[in-house]
Amino acid sequence: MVYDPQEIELRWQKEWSDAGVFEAEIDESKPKFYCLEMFPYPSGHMHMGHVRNYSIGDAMARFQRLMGKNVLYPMGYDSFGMPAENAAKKDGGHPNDVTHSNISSIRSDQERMGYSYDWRRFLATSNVDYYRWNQEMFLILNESGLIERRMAPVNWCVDCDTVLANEQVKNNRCWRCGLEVVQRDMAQWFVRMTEYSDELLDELDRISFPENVKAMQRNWIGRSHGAHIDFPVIDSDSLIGVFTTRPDTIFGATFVTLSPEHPLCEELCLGTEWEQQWRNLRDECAKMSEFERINMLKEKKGVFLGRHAINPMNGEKIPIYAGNFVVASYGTGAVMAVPGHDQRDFDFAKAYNLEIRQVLQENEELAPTSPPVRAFEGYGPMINSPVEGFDGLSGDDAKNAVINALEVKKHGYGTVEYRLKDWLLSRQRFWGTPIPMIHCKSCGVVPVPRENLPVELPLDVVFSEDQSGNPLESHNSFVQTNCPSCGGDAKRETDTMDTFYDSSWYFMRFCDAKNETSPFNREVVDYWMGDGVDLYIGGIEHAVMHLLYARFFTKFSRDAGMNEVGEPFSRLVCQGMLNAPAPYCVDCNSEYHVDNFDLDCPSCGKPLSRRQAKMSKSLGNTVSPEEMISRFGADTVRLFILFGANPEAGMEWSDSALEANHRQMFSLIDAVDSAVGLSDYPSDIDDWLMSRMRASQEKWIEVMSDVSLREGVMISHFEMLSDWNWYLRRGGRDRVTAMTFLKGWIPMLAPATPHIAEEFWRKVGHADILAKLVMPILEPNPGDTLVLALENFIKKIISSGRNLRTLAERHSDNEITKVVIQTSPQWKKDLASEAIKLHKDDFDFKEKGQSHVKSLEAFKDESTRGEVFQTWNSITIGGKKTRGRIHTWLDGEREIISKGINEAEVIKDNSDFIASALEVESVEVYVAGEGEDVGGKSRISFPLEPGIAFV
RNA sequence: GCAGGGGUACCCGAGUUGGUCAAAGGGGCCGGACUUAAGCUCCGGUGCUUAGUGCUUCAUGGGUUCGAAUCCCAUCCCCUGCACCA
Repeated sequence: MVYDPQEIELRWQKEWSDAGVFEAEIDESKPKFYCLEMFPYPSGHMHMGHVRNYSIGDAMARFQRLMGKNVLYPMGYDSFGMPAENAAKKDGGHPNDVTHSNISSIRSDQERMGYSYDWRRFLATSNVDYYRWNQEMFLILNESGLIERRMAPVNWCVDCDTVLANEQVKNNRCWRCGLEVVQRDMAQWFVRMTEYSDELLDELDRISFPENVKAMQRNWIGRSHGAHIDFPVIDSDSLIGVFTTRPDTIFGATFVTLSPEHPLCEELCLGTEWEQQWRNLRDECAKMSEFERINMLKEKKGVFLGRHAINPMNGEKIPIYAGNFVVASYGTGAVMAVPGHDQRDFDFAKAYNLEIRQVLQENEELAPTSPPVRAFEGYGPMINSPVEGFDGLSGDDAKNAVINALEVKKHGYGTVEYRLKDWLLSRQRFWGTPIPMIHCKSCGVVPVPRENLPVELPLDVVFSEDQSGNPLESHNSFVQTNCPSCGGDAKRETDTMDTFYDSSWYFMRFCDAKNETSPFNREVVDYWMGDGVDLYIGGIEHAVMHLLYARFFTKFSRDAGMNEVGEPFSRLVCQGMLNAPAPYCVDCNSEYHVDNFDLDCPSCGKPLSRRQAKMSKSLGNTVSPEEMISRFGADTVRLFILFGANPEAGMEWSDSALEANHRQMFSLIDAVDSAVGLSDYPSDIDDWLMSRMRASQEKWIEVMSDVSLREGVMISHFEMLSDWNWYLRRGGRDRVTAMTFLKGWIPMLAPATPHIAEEFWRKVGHADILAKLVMPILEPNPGDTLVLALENFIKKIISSGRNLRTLAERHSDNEITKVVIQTSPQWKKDLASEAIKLHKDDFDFKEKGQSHVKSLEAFKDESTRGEVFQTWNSITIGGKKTRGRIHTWLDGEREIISKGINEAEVIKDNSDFIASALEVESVEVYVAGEGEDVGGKSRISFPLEPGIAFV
């Protein structure tokens, strides 16, 4: 067969599409399987990361169809967002145009790969038929009390001219452009996601996410249990509320520290001699760069604010400081400082000469008099408590005792704090979903009534480079409207939504993508989303934000009665990184652009070596999918991607491996070619091939079900091919056997290489499309283990024979022409079957083996007694490093022995093959003792391990 | 610093409920068959040693065990995330 992947692949893609084989509808008679990939932002072309993501998903979708599942496998685009807006600005167009041309380009790339999407469910979040449901969801959120508008200091990126969410700020820099972020106070829209903090955290224990994702989410939610304690300020009505996880150290608090941004700071020191240094500290902290911050971490800095507070537990007067290490946004932005038991407070106290007091005992031996050199941060019994009833308590008892006392005195209470913040939803950008709210002078903020949705983005906006701010603000016909409640003049909200909002429920919309009356129908979503999306595949970069928002959305919509399920994704697979070689300097520990291959390090001048680095534009080590497809075809690229590494592992790009996978395609084609056109010619090896096929299929289904695609491909595209070649080599050439084998094998080729599999399927005479097939699951045959074991026996003889032959050549003066095989004598086999019988009943060979062998018939002959004993031992006990054979024989091997199968006969039946494999003219075989003991090998002969001599 | 994941032969990579493990599979390399030749395909070899034995190997050093790549302890190194979170 001539292999022209370009022709074959396009042809089958058209057939699939014409037949609509991937279109899924609800079918209660089948188990459903919802296979989903994180939908892409349409940025021009598909890159290799996409190829990997979708090749994994498509293989699983196709596999599950073969397994008879009703598979939902949709694709759409997360098409709102800044790149389109920026591109429009640059070229003076509209983001809508840019977006649509990008979508059609990436879609055609995906189609060229042959992914089996149900394209009828296509959606793009920037299309009004999607985002109008964003607005509807927003109204529902609002009605559920989960929307809030409040002033907030926001992270502002001057360059991108936008607000950034906390999680879009990395080390005080914009995640997109890297510019330093500044703070600005604005009225903002929030989604009160923190209402669900506990459920989002607790349910992590029950869902099948990778450990690192769970860890990141736990970390992000950051729940900690502790106490809120109010410290009254002396000569003031103000209270300093602090949050602590260590109320058991309350008596060790020797000062209070506020974050420099804390509103109380100014109040306390205003107009005093302390004011200026506080202002200095605050300003310094506000504009610290990432680099400075990291250095600052080492040095605790602070200023006294000139005032004191009262420790409510012991009435003690303690100074109030502002400190650079207190985080304004966590807890209350104020801490009680316990230098004896917190290292940061300890460092601070050392620097400012404050009292360090130990109120927990570290261990009994340690003399409490010696001045401490560090804080003891562990738990221990309370000591030195100035109030009765606390000394001696430790851990949770101590904490609870303090919390109880605080609650009695009404100076505090036990509480829980979270690191998770409400979701800042609003963006001052054009290319997003307009927030459906109206500002009326008399009625305030009024939601847009449902019947007036959608609030559409105007298409008559012209973008240009020098433009700043949100073009919606200056678009009069958009802004000017009437108040829905009083009818008076009003203005539309011009903020749009964070694009993470769009991707927070798209998986439910996919279930019912064409619904024109609601975001989705409940029954439809309950069917497809039952137990969540069955397999969700995407990048680790969405571990926190997207996945957390999506989990939140599913819970909120569940509570709003829209769906049953509370966790959207039951199994998450995060595909590993794609790496490719890049120039690397060992000394500087840095990677350079591929232009520097074989040059010297640009910074230190030493010769560059190379190493694998994440594929990236900046290193230039990317590989173009289009180029690879045009050279090798989609099937080869898919095979390489799936066989190169398991989905979650990192993967190295290798041109030679890709070429090798392409050659593998030729091997497969050759194999199928050799199978068609055979005639009826049954032989003994037919059974073996059938047994192998059954075993392979069983194993394949097992590993594929577990998304171990690499192992699956190894079976379907490598092992089964080797089996076929072995079959041919062993003289197999039966038409019926070959056809049965192909019928079982070809479907297994489809998940990874669907086009060539279809081609094969048609070639062996099936008129129907393979993609429609539900694969018949083969029942294992009771004789399989024996058949496989017998063939294995031959293989082992050949492999040890080959090894021995090279050794024999050194010892032989003459040309080797013959192999003499002496199989195990009957008495050894008898010992072996005896041991197998005993082993089945858990006989204790160590304890009773010796006395047992002495009772056996074979032991009676004194001349062979020693040999019998030795054989018995190697069967049952084994030597120092090897266990007795009884433990290592496989089921089939035990069967050969206990059924008394004649090894010599088996070898004789295959002697031609053995002779050719061992490159000898003839094979002589007999049971040891029944012929000449050539080379003294009869002693070595053992059940299943005959003595082999070359002469 | 904290958390998660790792370190396996020339390279990638499987194997981690202890024995069937000198360790799957692939790449590369070497050799053979086929072919006029190339390509493609097929077969074999790829730690050292040896008529089937023995030795040294799974980051390093200890330990448990009759027996460890696999279990325990310590150390070193790499990746990823969070980072003064009270």
